[in-house]
Amino acid sequence: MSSMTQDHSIAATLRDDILRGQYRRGERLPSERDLAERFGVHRSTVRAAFKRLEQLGIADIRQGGARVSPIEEASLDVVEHLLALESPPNPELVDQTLETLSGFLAMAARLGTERADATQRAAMVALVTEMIEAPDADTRRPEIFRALGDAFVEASGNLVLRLVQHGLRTRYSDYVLPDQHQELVPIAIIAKPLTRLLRSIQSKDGAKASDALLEITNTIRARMLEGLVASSDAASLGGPR
Amino acid sequence: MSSMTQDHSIAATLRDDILRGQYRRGERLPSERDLAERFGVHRSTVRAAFKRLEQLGIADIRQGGARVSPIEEASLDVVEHLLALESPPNPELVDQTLETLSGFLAMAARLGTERADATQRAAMVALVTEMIEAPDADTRRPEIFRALGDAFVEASGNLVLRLVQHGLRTRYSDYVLPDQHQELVPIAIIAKPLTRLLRSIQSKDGAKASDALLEITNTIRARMLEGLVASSDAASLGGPR
DNA sequence: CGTGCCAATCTGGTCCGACCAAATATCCGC
DNA sequence: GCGGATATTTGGTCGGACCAGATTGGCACG
Repeated sequence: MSSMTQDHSIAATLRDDILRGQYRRGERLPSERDLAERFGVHRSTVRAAFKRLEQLGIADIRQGGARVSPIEEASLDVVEHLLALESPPNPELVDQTLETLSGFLAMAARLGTERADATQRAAMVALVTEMIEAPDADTRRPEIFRALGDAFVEASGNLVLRLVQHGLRTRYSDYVLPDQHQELVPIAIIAKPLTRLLRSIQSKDGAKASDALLEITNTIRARMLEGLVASSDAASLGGPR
Repeated sequence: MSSMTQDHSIAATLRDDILRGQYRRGERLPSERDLAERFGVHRSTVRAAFKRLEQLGIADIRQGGARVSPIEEASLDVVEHLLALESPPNPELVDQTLETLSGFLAMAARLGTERADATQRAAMVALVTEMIEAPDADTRRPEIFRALGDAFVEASGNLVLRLVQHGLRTRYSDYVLPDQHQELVPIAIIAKPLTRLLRSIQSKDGAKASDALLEITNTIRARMLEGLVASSDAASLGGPR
């Protein structure tokens, strides 16, 4: 993070300012010359940062001044940065992200289950089996889960789906899953739907696999939200550590 | 399009070259100085274009040379440009896009139906009713459909969902729906699921609304794919016009 | 002939300063 | 108070320059 180029870190600063709501939508950003002076860099460096913001869809640069774009027009990529804005991350946003990811994974499970070839199906089965049976499954669940999602998306053969997944989960484990923010969901709680998922994959029943996975992800989501709200409350009571 | 800044249009050119596969993944792009000379602009202009490519996730810029990134690591935003690469657009990609969009809309329909307040629900009902009853519904279907999608996503209150939708459908009507590429799907074909959708919305049954919408979008998708394949064949037989 | 090392070269990162055209702000006369 | 001409500001582009890290090529050694 510290070896970033200057334009990168300036872009990050401005981006976070904007996402934090420091500038209201439609409001004009300071001029390139102002910012260059403020950051103690040459104007061209600020310009490079501006290009990034524009490509992210959060700034609209035109002669006369750069303006803040409405968040709805931003790239999906901002989700990652929105999550990183606070620590622990904003529970509502985490919930929305996981809700979307859940639906998406359900879709991928359906398509992937239906379209997987023998090798891919065997890999899926192995992953789910591991999650059910491995002794350290609780700890490794996030990792296995991720691999399973990859397997579904890969088997679906849908590039668009793949890009959405990539955009949704980029480093999401860094923000959503870190140990300090909540405990892991014990496998026991999701054992039943996991078993159903396993059978559905084997019997190539996409709809059932989708349902089972949705149940799993929703369980995990509910658990996570609980944990996050708790740690958020703790943070606001005890102050940020 | 013609009033773009130079760095914008250069970025577009390079972007399309990359997406078209002109440079293999991992391959080095020409140096900024080379490209500046080739395009007849100052190096700083090429640099600005490079920043865009990097932010799009299709180029990895570092000292020693810029390299093209694997497409799976790109931003969802590239889908729009991938679709625009050919005219008519690549049928397979259109299908993947619509497949993903269908799944997301089904998700949005479920959440939106469950969470809409009275005003939002009334608006949804009005839109679906219009689609069923309006005399010129065939023509206006895409427009109404789009508004309905907006209504669902809006009512879901899920920002992440909104960003995904925005990323998936940006100008998608320009590439996927234009009259010259295929005929419209007659409303008659989707009348039944439309009616089911209407009732589901009224009875706040998210799951049923989701099912109905999925049936609708899948019907449309199949139709579109047919039309696209046909016009693709025509194009390859008769050559590009 | 292969290989390891070092220097010349190339590449991106940043800076300085300058000019243009479009957008914006300012001011003046009515 | 208001409309329009003018002055200022802002982003877009250019030319040139220097640095540090990456790459490359060649040379010497084994």
